[in-house]
Amino acid sequence: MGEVNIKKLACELNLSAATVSRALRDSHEISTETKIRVLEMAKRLNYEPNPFASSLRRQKSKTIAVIVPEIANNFFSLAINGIEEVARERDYHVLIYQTHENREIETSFLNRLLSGRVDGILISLACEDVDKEHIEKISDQVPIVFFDRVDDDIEGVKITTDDYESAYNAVQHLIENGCKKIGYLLALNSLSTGKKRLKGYLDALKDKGLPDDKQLILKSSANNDENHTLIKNFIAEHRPDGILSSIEELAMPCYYACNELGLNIPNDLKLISFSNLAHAQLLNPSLTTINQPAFEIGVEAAGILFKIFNKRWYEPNETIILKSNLIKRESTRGFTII
Amino acid sequence: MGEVNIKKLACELNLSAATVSRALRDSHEISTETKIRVLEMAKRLNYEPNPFASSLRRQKSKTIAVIVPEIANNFFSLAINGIEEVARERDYHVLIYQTHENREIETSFLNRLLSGRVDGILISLACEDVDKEHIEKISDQVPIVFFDRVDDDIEGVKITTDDYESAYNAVQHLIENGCKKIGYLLALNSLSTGKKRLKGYLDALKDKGLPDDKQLILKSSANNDENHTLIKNFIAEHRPDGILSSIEELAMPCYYACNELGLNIPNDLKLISFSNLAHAQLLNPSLTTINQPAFEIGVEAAGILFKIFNKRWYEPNETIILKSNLIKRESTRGFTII
DNA sequence: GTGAAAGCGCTAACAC
DNA sequence: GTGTTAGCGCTTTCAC
Repeated sequence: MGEVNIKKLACELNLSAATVSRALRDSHEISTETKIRVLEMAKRLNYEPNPFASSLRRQKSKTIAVIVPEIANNFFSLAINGIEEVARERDYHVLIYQTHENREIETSFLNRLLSGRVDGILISLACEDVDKEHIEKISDQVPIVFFDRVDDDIEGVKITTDDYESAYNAVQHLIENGCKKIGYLLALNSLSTGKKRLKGYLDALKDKGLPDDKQLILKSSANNDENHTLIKNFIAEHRPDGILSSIEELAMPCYYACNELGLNIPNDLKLISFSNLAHAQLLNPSLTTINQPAFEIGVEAAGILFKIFNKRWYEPNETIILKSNLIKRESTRGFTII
Repeated sequence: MGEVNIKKLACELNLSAATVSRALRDSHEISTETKIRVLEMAKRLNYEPNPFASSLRRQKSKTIAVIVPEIANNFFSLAINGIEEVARERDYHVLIYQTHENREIETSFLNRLLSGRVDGILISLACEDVDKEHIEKISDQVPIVFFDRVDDDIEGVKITTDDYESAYNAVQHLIENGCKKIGYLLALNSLSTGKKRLKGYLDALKDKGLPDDKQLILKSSANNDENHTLIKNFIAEHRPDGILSSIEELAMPCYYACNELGLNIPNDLKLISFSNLAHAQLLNPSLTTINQPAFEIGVEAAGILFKIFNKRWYEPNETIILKSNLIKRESTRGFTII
């Protein structure tokens, strides 16, 4: 309901709407003098251009969409932070959608975004099996950049972290600190992200000569309460001396489970997790983490989307890999001789 | 770039665009038969209405804006989660903006939103002094609901928590557990939210007969690194035996500071903080928190905004207060006789 | 129950 | 350097 529109502005200045429009967009055709007059009047009347009229006419929205599984998540909220900052620099708007890991919701969002509402989409996929065809059809119509939760079977630009290496190094770290029976808390296994983490775990075991016992891989549930019980039973039954958790949400229940089972971290069980917890340092014991550069991923993903907008991106199927950080803390401390 | 528009749809069906439009919006003027035909064809052609044309014509956007200081924050990300869920139910879109506590950025966002881009705004204010006049002028033009970080001097609908009572009870809890010299880590003090927390602290001290030493109130900096030093020096110099932190961001440095100073929490210093940390339980020691119902605040705030849209809200200056939860943990445990 | 026509506010092609 | 005009895709009178 901006009261004042370009016509009124033009009228007030004894100019045509076209001239005002051009002046506002700093067109080279307009004299500096006129530009100044227009800008001043615009400011004086609190003129705000109607974005819908503009978008309708120009077929672009100055808006991008971010689709993530959850907003209230240390990783995603940081990534969104990065995205928002980049968008703000360019005067772009950011629409947020969360899928709650539900593929139907995700698909419905994507479909709605085919309307031209956004100039591009940044997406971190839900866990359920993805409809490759459908997503590729969408990415033909609107630029998409995938980040973190990606699927290599889908064509597209992707920003990930070094999931394989991170998991591999994590297991190696556990082994170096004395672990012989290392469990894996499995998540995201329908996505490349999860598959690579799992493969890193398995390969590290193999390379270090440890058996890869399928029993030691716990497939998590979508329900977090359930996971607590699952994990507790898993630890009680198999008594791993080390655990790599593929997501933060599965590491926390380990603390509770160990408490309940009377097990000591790290003495009875060493724990390491992919995590962006800001204060892993303050946990009891402090948690060894694989810290993903979440903010940077957001910045990078958004940056590439803008490059695509500006036709400065020529690699429609490139994957950019940022390095995660293994931060060693108490939860994986090796046995010390007393 | 939706390839197919209402005209093509109409053409395909041998109908006029007007009829199709009406059918799609389920107008009572249209026969059921026609509606079904239209809907089917729309689905078959993957028709997605152009939101800008519609918004331009109808003067509404089906979009709301959320303005917060930071996205990557346990409280705000949960609140946004709540907002997003409500918006999704109503097929509304959510634009996200973060101010980084900067008033100029906040003002600039608000001004840009005067364009009609959004039907309403949910805002949690930045800390710096607010321009009452300006914000009220904006809220005359577009509905605004304030949440959590509010300023009572500004007219408007507000959703907050019981900040005064929460702080009061927190201090009482500290006193009951033996504290005699209670410090306060001050933040948000330019906002009602912060003022009420401070007043709760002061009143509790007074009511319990403890002196209110101005020295024991530490005004935090905007810079978090600085806060670490500030807090460490504060604790070293004044040696409080209890601390109430008005925001989570100031409580964490207390842990680090105490470690560095060789002080034990809770024996040397009891700590309690406003916080929405999911795993306060797992900190070392576990942190006693005042837990705000962040998700519910988001739901409530969004709900009221939609009521305003539907003219079902008649209290332009009402404040709704949700209750926070004091969760007692190790960091405030009383002295026990050994 | 359906169609014709105008117009939301802006921009771009074309005039001059 | 500026004005005229048409039209983006949709919705809504107003006709019939």
